[in-house]
Amino acid sequence: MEHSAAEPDLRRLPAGGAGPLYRQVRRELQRVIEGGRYAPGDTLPNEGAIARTLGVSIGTLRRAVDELVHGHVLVRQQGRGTFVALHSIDRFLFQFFHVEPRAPCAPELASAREYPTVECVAFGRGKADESDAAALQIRLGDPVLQIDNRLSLAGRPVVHDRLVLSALTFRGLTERRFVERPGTVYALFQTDYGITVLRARERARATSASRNTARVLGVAVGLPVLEVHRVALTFGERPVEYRVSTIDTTIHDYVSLLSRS
Amino acid sequence: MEHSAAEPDLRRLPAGGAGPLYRQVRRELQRVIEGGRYAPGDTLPNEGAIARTLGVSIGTLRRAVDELVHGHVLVRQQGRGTFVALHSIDRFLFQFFHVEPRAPCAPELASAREYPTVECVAFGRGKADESDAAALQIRLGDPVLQIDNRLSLAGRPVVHDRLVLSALTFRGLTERRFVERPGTVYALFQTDYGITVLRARERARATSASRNTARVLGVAVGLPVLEVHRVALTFGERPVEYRVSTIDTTIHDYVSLLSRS
DNA sequence: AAGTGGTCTAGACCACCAT
DNA sequence: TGGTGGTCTAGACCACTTA
Repeated sequence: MEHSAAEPDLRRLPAGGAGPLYRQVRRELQRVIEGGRYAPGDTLPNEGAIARTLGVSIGTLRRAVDELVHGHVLVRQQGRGTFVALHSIDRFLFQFFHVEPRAPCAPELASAREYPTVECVAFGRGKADESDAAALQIRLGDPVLQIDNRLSLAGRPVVHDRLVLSALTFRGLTERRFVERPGTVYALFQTDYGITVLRARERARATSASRNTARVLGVAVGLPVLEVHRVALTFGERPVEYRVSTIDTTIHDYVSLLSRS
Repeated sequence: MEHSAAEPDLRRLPAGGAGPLYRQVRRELQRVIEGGRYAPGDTLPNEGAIARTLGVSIGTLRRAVDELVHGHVLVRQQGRGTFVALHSIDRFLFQFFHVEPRAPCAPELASAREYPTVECVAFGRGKADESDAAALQIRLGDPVLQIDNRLSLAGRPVVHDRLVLSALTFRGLTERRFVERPGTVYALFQTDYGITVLRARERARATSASRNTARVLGVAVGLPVLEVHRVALTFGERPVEYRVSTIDTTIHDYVSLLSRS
């Protein structure tokens, strides 16, 4: 995907900015990253150079970068440089995939986690219903893509994912392109559409397996299952994906994000 | 609860400490807080004074305090001082109570949240079974307190909590003292036992309402309900409480902690 | 050896709170 | 008015990576 036209480079900060200087610096960095001047995987100029360009001290620049690193927008590597974050499998596992084999709720550290096998079981187009529209902040009836995946761990189907995407945002996304993607879905968003998923909101509830879910997961209709509703967000809190995950928690758990360490 | 004997005050850091200086400073601050020299609610000396005492620069001290604020150990208030964190109702709601009325998974900010009404429906003593022992890191058969609570929102029973506590840690905790506590359970831990809950690990799964839960919540036996297992941790990752929450998600959701903002 | 980020310092000044 | 934390600066030195 190409970027419109202007890919604004870093600019010296204006004089009367609002709020603390390090926030203005952070906004300026975010601006050039969103604008595509530095794409995911790119190396930023070194800290001294950025600070000089923006006209701030290195300490202030570092404070802004700290925040962006914390928000998964940037990644620092000592001795190598600062990079725009990429959607690796590790990141997906760590930040967005919360299903693990059943284990006692003990204070030990999490065991080695496994990346799920993904199969696309349906790929269709439709119109946004009320929850789609609310979640994606689009209009009722706007065209959407509806994608159903089966996720398996150790060969056992565990999660039935229903993804809803705005067809206007993901123009030209076909089943073939979707199925043949090399990495995770969020890596596809990033490489093919320039959209970086930064974080997500999730709400969970218990329900009974529907006929469709029962078929996808190979369980009995009516089995108590966990239903997780997720909205994935990019810059500016813009919703990008609405996903309903139905999880067979017979021998797996949904692990809530740890609080601050 | 009294503290053993020594309540070590802040000390100048030794010369050959391990790791970055700001981590050593953080450990030293944590040590005097755990030791009871500064109790929850107390005001710490001002930053200049602490830095001078420890023999580090103010910037280094501030970095250590930043981390402790982030971990909910300290609270800063500009113009007033730095305080050892207290377990307020707000903190409980924000950090440990994740149930909300059903709502679309939309990117708006969370609505005003409500503190649940708590009733104690059973208070007993028993011996640790295997999951209790694993969660609390005690021995099988060690004495435990078993407490059952009903939590209601807007007058409707929503959560059945089963708390398991080590009777050795919470010596002298009686039903009466428990029921008559003024604030939250974690505030009781803090004021009566000097134990501050810093964070928790949670695992969720769907299951069917047991007879007991059905009775407590007033729902049908077999209704799909959400079961959340939590281990609450204090300093040094020490487990303090094992809690199984069974949630009626008919008109409520379990809201996962937001990712980094 | 040269370049990067990571740590630490010392001090100036600002914003907020109490009195 | 005086004390607190919050911001910002300028520079020294360390640790790590790459070539």
